Amino acid sequence: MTDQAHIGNPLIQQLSKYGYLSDEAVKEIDRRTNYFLKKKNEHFLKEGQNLSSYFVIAKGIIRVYFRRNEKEVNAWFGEENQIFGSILPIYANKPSFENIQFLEDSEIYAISSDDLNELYRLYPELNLIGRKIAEEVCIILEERAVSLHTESATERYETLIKQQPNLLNRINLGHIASYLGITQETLSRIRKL
Amino acid sequence: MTDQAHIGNPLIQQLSKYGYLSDEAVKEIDRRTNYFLKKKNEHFLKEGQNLSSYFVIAKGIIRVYFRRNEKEVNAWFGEENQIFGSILPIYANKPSFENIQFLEDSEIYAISSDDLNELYRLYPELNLIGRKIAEEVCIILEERAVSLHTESATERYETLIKQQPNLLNRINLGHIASYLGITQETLSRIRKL
DNA sequence: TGAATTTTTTGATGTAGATCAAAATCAGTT
DNA sequence: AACTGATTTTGATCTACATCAAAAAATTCA
Repeated sequence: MTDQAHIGNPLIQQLSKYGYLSDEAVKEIDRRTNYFLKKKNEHFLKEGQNLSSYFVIAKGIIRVYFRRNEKEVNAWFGEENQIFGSILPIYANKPSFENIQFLEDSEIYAISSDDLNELYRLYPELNLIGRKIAEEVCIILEERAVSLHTESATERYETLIKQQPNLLNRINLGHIASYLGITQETLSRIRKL
Repeated sequence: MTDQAHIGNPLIQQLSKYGYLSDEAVKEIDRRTNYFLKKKNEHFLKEGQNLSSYFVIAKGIIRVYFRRNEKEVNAWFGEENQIFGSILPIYANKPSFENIQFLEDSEIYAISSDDLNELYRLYPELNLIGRKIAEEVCIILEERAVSLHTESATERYETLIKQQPNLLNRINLGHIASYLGITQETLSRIRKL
């Protein structure tokens, strides 16, 4: 880790949820972990870059959005103690169409794809963890697709607040409406019911 | 493989696209591969089961659907020479909410989750392949979510025929409309434009 | 504290796609 | 070829949500 002041690397904590990490692997991951302090509204990633990382938010909240017909569309929100990354750069080594922006002053711990791939080579045991993470992402994305495929706006709203109930306290309704694929006005009306 | 007549296991062909398979691993996978001949309209998997497999269609076509408000909704279609599976049973060991049905007389090669997990244990190298497959599934699911999130019915139709152009020759429009999240009537009107 | 800015709500109207009903076309079987 | 059932199209009407405009409420900050 670049800054020795940060004991207890949260990235390692998250990774070890998925499978066994040897002491050496832990040491190597820690050595390659970068710590960032970001202000509200700063970006971690902008579209077109394929600077890619897995990262964990120690404190703060992010939105991931992309541009479609001159508008920003929110793809998802990330809170503390989950592992994240932008799929296309990490999994396909292609530039991201997504942007990642902090919505509060935030602290994150990240490891770059290049370092990660090096670690997969050095510690093949990590492939199991990498597999489990990707499998979990599949489950989340499938749920999201089903929600968008079959639910009404009202149902999608209910699904969201069931999954991430504290989001409403941290993010404005415009951002949430965009995630749901509806306008701010419609969301306001849904909430009045 | 249960039936020695089937030389050149297509499951192994597909798996080896993602990474290196040792000779022993190949032999063990082959030994655990099951071959099925299925008639049109038969099911491979019904909701509630967690009989789970990765499988490859050697010949034929499938639809994967689930029930929502008394109706069947098509989640996706599978054609020859891709590797498939139902996410929830394989990745979370939970019963499927999906059904898998053959839309033509079909031949498939499958390996069960239990055998697969055993093989992950015996040949850890397989975790890399498993990781790559799950990562590819993530990319496909993310694309699908973006399409459902931001595209009009017409755009979703165009996206589908770009991705699976021969689907139109093999599957009726009712099934395609259901995949797109619109009614058959609306699809008919879109196609007249 | 109050002016400026951002966020949320309310109202009037427009539209993509749904629903219901029925006709037309196609495919399979004898 | 003709009967049967499935698939696709067409038409009339309805509805969920969008758009545009503006007011109201909340938040930020000098």
